[in-house]
Amino acid sequence: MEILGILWERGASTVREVHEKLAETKEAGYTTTLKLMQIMYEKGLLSRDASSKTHVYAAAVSQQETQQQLLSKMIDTVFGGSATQLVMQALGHHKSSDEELDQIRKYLNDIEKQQR
Amino acid sequence: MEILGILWERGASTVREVHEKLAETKEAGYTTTLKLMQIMYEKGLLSRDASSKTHVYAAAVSQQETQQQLLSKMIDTVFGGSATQLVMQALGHHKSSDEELDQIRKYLNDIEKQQR
DNA sequence: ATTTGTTTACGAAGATATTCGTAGATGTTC
DNA sequence: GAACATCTACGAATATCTTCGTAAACAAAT
Repeated sequence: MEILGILWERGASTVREVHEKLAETKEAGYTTTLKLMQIMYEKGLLSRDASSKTHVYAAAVSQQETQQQLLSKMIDTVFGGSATQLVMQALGHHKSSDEELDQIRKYLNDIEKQQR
Repeated sequence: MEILGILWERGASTVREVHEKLAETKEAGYTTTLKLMQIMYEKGLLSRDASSKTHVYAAAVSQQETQQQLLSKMIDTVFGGSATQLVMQALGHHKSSDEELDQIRKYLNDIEKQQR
């Protein structure tokens, strides 16, 4: 997930670039990162351009869809299927700024409108 | 997680009871459920009363705390640290009733008040 | 008390995840 | 082009997960 996050943020990148970024928070050898990205490529999570010697990798799954999938799974397994429960839990324990709260309010209104 | 969910809902239960419940959605042998619960016990996720032959297990971690931990991890790894992002994503793709939306609005107001 | 059924304990087989060393290929520099 | 650095590919070691089969312990029923 962290690798995907880096690629979503940076766009297409080399193993070296991803590894450097990763090394800021994680402790891992270069070949470990390489192997991981190769496996992710085999699994279809990443795409790569191997035209030059140094391969360039990119995320092959969209951020939205991936977040959605993991979220759905978590709602089902951890929150007994209630998205509302998850939302309130998230709001309760991770402080958001007033701006963010407003942003969410706006979003709520949009949803309600759309549902009609 | 499903086992924990069942124990949170039912309260202390035997392996047999958990297994029956689990079997409604999952395909698994009885000893598989047993082993899993034993491992979870070893890891401190469950407690058990072994005074009678048929052991009685209970969740040893609270629902709140567990949900919180998993949520925090997901916010960090999947949503780049933004709880707001997760909330909006959850609201967008998992339809909630108007009542639930209102409930969330109320909750938002409470939070804002509390922050002052 | 012997049979029958339920439960736990043990261990093992296979699958997957995690990490990295080494070798060979490919560039780069002097 | 020889020496050096970088990158990929391969494979292997270890750990962890996942699933059960089997045996022993125990209880209930005949």
